[in-house]
Amino acid sequence: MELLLNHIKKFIELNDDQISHICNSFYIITAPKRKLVLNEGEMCTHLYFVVKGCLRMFYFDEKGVEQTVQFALENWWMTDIDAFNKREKSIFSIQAIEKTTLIGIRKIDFDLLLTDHPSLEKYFRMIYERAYSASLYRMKYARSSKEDFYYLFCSKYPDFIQRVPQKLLASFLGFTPEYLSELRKKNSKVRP
Amino acid sequence: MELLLNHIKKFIELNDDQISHICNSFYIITAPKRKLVLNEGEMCTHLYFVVKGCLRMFYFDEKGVEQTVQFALENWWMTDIDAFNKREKSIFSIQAIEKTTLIGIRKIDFDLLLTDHPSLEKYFRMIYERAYSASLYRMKYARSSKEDFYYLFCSKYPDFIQRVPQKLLASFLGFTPEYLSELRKKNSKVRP
DNA sequence: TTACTTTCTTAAACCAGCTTAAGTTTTTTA
DNA sequence: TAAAAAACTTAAGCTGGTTTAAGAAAGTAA
Repeated sequence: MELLLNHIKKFIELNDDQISHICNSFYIITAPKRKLVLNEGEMCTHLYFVVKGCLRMFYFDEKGVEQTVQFALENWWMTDIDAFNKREKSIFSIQAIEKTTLIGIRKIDFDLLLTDHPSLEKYFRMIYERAYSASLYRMKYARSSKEDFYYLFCSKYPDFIQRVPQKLLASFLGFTPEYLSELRKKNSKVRP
Repeated sequence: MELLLNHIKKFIELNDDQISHICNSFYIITAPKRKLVLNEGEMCTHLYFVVKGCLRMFYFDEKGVEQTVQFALENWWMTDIDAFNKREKSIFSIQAIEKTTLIGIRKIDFDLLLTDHPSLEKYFRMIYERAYSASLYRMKYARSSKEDFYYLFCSKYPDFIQRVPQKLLASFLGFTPEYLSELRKKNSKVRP
């Protein structure tokens, strides 16, 4: 819970009343590796904050192949927002890809929290700005050749590519595992 | 200005004080067709709201080809948020693709407005949630075959495809104008 | 109306990235 | 620690979408 509070404090100030309300609204969840935190087609009742570990959001395409849309590492929020807000069935699944510690909040409690403490709106406004901006940025770089996108991603997030299975990395970058394998081979010849 | 106020009122309530502060912070801009509202590489000092007309956001890829990232029709906001927030040079350009009426606000005034009227944070939190969600949604559909993406887009936004030049539509959907032409030809044989 | 510019179309040649299929290595489970 | 399952590699053949190039149509301006 400490980590969530610290993260919020990076953006806005919190008084004791707010801190206690936050602590009472969120609860801690531990998800083992591979655990599905949200299932495509189900109601999306929770918003999650990653304390430790890593989540991925994905869906099954028309051929039944899993397509990874985004990852959430420590200090990132994740949910199918549209489903969460509109109380609809989710179009994405969310899965822990490592043993992950989450802090979750139910939609009802989230709405209450924001109503009682409107100053938190600013925090979430900034969080969504950041998420939106990251998704535009990614859209931009995903349009270059897949090879370029891979090299850019490697140089930008070297730690991350160590941490996540190649299969998922390939699915996130938008290509097949076979092609990723080929790129790695090519690259290892250049810098052995 | 009326239209902006109405749009905000769809999400939150406004008192007279807020209304007058808003009216004093924003100003009206008219951009003729093709006018560049923001130039890649320049400081991005403004946030824009489209009252009438249409904007597009784009950049030049490594080959010098324009890539359209998104459009903003009536009642949508547009800016290079990252550049706007961090007071950095923009990585996107913004152009009016029709004669467009905008309402603009400078970064300084925007910050002041939100500080003086924190209840507006909620409005912008929701705006960015929506923008983020739309961009995820689009990412999902952009991964199917380009042909499918085109048909999906046509059936979802039939008015919009009438309104925007095919060249820009192709660039937005992520393929060449030549290929779009081919798809149209193919489609016109099916339903003449 | 004419000239100029931009957009759209057509078609053939080409290639980045996919598919398939089989083998190898690593991880998980019992 | 052995067997099963999952992840990764390799390579050949294939295809959706690009490139190139040239002409037709539609806008824009004078």
